[in-house]
Amino acid sequence: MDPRQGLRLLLPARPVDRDRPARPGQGPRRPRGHLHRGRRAAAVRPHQPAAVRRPDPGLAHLAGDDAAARGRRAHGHPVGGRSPGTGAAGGGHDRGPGHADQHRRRRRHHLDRRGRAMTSPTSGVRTRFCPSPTGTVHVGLLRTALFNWAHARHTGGTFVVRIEDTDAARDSEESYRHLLDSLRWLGLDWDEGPEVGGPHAPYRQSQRHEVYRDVAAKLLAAGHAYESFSTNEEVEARRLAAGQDPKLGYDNADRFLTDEQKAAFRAEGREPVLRLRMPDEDLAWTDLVRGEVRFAAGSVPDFVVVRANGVPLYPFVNPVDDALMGITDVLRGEDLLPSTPRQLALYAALQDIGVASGAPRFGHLPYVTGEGSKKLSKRDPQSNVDVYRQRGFVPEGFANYLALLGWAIAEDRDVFSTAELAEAFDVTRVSANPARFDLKKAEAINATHLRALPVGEFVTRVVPFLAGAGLVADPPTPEQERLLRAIAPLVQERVVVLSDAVELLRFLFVEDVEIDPAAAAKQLSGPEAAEVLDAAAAALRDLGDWTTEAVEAALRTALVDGLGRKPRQAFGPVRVAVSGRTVSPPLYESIELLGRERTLARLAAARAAVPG
RNA sequence: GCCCCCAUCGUCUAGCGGUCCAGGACGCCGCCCUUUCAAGGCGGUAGCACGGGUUCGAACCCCGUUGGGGGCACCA
Repeated sequence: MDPRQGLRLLLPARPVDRDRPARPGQGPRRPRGHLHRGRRAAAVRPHQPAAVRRPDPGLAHLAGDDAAARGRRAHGHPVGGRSPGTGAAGGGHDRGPGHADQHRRRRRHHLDRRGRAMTSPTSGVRTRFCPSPTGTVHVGLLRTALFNWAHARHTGGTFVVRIEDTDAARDSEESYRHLLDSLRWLGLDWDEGPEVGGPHAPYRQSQRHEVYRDVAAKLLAAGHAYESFSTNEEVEARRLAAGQDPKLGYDNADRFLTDEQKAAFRAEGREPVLRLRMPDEDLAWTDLVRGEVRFAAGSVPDFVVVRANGVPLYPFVNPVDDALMGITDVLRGEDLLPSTPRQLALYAALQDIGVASGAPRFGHLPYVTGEGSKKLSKRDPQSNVDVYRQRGFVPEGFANYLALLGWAIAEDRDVFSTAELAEAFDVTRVSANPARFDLKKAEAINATHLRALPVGEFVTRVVPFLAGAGLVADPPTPEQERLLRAIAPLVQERVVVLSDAVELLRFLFVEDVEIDPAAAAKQLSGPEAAEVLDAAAAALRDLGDWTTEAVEAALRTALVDGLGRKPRQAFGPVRVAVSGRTVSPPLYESIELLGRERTLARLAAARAAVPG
């Protein structure tokens, strides 16, 4: 029952894919989206088994619980029949209003009952995240991973990670590790994939080279693929000769070459590429996030599946692996949407030769854009997940914000945990609009999560940042630990990212503070300041009870009552003297924790620095 | 050029024919609290791109326009 086992044959290979995450950019355009949404909601319910899956041996998807819905949806689905080509031609006419209502409420139909061969626990849903380990991890990529993970978790399905490392020139072991590390940091775990294994191993395409050749051979033998000898120049010349735009691409001219013709080409020394024969019907599918999407018959030319040198290409390898791994739901970046008709055609062919049991459902996620309407390119520093991590975004907060890029948990709420995301996530409710990455909002969400952390946890997370700045040991000494526990609650609500704590706490972990020039100019410039510092020092020098309360009382008495200063004028100089900055944790507490010795020393140092 | 996607406050969104003179959040602006900064509380600013339909009724359905974006490789 596992057709895939049979496929492991030879095949050079190296291609592969990577579903690009949604990237940046774009804007608005024509009306109509709304209906799609309604339609989509009615037609596509996430957890349903993939539409139509026919014979399916090993792939456990399908089986759903709602046969009726399935049949209904089948129309809109690709690869319904066995006719090799065909997407769901003609689909579209289904779903009446009634169905809509009926399917509208979100419930989760876990299609359990399947069980067999699958590893997936409670439902047949199998999602995958298949990045290429090149360079940095893009926020859009991580968002794609998050949604795939959430969809799998929400439906009780299986989340698969597959590494598409077939580009030796760009891939690196370092990025591979970094990628996995980033996923784990975000809090995503996978059921099958690298370092975890699984029934469909290996999960790194660089180790799956042999798998593709057999599939290509079968496709050729079954007539779904054919040898094509045309060069690009020849194709262009033919199009021009026919008065057509050369940009239309390949003209399917080699579809019916005779053996003699092929032999003649070979005699010339030409080696053919393998092209997939596209069906003559429209290719359409009901996108999980966009509703029906349709490409007219003939608008997509036969595409190359295997190069002349035997190397299979991404558009071929990616779907093949998805089929072999039983992927039922493909959530990927919007940029891959135009290639979906080709995948649908390929799936139909794969199904015909027994490699696939039906096409998966597709959900094309909107782009994540940067400032302006420009796309958030991998080159844009803002797209690099590492910078957020390094600044001290906490995974809970970052995941929360990422989820907000195209999805909403409720009308009046936007702060939630990753677990709550999994609990409530519904792909069909993902917006089709591109979403701009708003740093301010990301920070606000992060700050909220930071404040919600238990104090001890906050300390644990902030230590690496303080240690990195050389302020505390890692782990902290008992005394440092004591200070941190005491001051943490006060800084926790004053930071947006963990690294903010460094400057806020520096004064507490150094012997002498370096006074910020600007702060000094503002608070330590005149005779009033000198007067305040002297009075403060006098009041604290012999203070009996060195507690926050006692410190406050002493300073108020001396400065406010004694000197008649307004609180603002009274405490400003003291704050700068003690912390070196105009912004600091609450003064009295800070002084208590700093201790009498250092406090008095700083007051004296600041006094000496006051000009005049 | 061809194909496809998208279109509600500055930003992310809710909205699935009437309950919307459109709700939330971030941002921004006030006020309160206050030893700074935050946090918190209160209040405010700001939006259905346009034009036709359909309908008793449209932000929601249809068509078009305009405006964004993406894809058109023997790259992934």
